[in-house]
Amino acid sequence: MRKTKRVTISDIAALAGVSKATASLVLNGRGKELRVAQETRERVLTIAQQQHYQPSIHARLLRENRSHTLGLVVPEITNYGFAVFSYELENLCREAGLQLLISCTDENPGQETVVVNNLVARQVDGLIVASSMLSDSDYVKLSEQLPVVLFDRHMSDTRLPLVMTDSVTPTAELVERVARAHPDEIYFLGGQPRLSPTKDRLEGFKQGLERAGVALRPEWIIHGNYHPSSGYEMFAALCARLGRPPKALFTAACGLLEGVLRYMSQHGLLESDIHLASFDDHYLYDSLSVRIDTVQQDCRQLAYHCFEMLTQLVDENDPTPLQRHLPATLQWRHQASVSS
Amino acid sequence: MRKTKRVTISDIAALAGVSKATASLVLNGRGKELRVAQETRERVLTIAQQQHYQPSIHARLLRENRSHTLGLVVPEITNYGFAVFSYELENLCREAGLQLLISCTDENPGQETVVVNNLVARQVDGLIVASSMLSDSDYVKLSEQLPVVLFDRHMSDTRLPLVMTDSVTPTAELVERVARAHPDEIYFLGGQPRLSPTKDRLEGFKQGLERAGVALRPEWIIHGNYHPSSGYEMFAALCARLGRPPKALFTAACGLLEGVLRYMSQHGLLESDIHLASFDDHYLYDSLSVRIDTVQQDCRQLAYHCFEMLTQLVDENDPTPLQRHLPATLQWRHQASVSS
DNA sequence: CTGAAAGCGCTAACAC
DNA sequence: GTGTTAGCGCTTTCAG
Repeated sequence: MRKTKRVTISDIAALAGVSKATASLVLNGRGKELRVAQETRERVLTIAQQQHYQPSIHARLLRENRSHTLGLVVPEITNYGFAVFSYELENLCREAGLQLLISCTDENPGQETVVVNNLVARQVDGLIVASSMLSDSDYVKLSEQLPVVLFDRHMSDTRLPLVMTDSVTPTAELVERVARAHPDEIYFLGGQPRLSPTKDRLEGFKQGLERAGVALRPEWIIHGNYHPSSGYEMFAALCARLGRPPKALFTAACGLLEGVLRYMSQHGLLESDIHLASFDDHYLYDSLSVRIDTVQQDCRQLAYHCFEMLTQLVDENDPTPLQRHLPATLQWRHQASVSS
Repeated sequence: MRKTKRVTISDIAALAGVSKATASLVLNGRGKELRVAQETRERVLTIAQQQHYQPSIHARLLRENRSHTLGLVVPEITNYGFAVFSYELENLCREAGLQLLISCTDENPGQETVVVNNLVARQVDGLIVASSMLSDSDYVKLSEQLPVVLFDRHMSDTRLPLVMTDSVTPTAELVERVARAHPDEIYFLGGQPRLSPTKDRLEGFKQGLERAGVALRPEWIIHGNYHPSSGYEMFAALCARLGRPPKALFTAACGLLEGVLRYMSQHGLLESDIHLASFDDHYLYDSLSVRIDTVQQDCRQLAYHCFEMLTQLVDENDPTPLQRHLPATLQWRHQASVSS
């Protein structure tokens, strides 16, 4: 099985008694306006059918200089937000006749370089990246070769195309409310302090405190990385230091919250009255015993804008604006207030 | 920008003053044993470097008849289990120099056909599929063209290569314990009754009751489909019928449980003492107020076996066995018992 | 209306 | 040691 020689356009041309050129025209539906005899067309078509002719995509792609393929680079596909994003993006691609190539970096810049090179070697037509890099320089260089759209994270003052959820404002709003309830103690657990999500959410955190009239204490701010284990450890250390869980806590990403929740469940803290807040939502949060207020991103819109912008760039148009900040939604679970 | 003509092997051959053939040998590292002069080799290599030579993958793939690409078809990448599976599989592929193409079907056989055709048109070297089809006939036919490995679900008595978590046994064990605690009332919420996961888990459910000495009541078994909304509706209808939530419930998949939990949270049922059990685990279940006993699949092993089997088939070997059933783990959350 | 031929970029026989 | 050449399967002028 499957040793069968590929049936090529020459084969069906021969069988139909026409030339490759004619066959090609017919098979690409351009037979009509290009004056191929009705009868010839039908003959070619039915023969192609019978022989289960499938054009070689590689031959075709070799001619055009496109792969009809887009690359997506995310830290973790197992992260619910990125999964939803990927799902939406894949649908958009499919509808547009593009194939999406998804690669994960594990938040590891080294691996990110590897997978990006991979995708470039595969000649993707464009790239959408949630980068774990500290600098955009690799992508600036890469942008000379092919269109690159960054999303979810940005490097300082990058001028590359970018799609982000605006996180400062909603974080500030969220934190303000929490801080009003717990003016004496509210902690911030962040990821890598130099990555933009952490920075922006910290900025929002500070603004929120300010608006609530709460003076920031330096020890409230704790940094780790985006792995759940880091969230676990930061929270464990914090509990150890305080001799009890903190009264209120904001985690800058759902991975961190995952670690915190794991610690809490292992230590019987799930019924405690710690006030949790976080960036990123998850459908299961509705069912948790601890109530968690969150900032929810609109992954669908995120995907839509990334796609739209990238395809524009691939087609050599200039989408505007080149950097887009989308609004987020707050999910209040602590009281029966308006879930805006 | 990016209008720059591609630099080909002819270019660098010309620049190095050698023939394409020599350049090709050198660039593929076969220069050494094939007696290309050390000096020539270096010259070619440095020129290639300077020119940022990148071989055209399409040209290469046109020659070999391989795409170095595997296709993965899953119902939903946003489903945590499939996300973990995809993640593991992608790693295995990357390490093997393969590119993974992921497509989602939304549990929709029509869309499944579309995405599979897509992948076949892309000339994937092999296909891994969690199918929503009722019959394996499409895949039996497809297997004549390229290797196909089914996973997670199987069609009745299919002889195609298959990797599954053994679900009957662990489900029976799980249900037995639940049934001993609630011999008078234990419901089964399933997906499409004709899909194998539903059937197997129902079989396990029945065996569990039997072992517990509980007589099955037909009204305990309720079927819908795998969408969370279906879980929601089945559960809502059940509550309406009973005038209260059921005492014990087993859901056949995590999507269904998602719907049930949504209903429960919306109706203030999360603190009720309903005994929940389900197939498929999620890390957040540890943090729920309702305790849920689950059957946890080993996605990593699942991915490993699919990959190993498929690559064997691609290389025209005969992996054995051709159908593999992997063990599951029970996660008890109702009491401090051994979490096996 | 249809065919011949060139060429996309690469590799592998086979010469020299 | 290195060059010549053919051919992977397709599309697209350009001639009939």
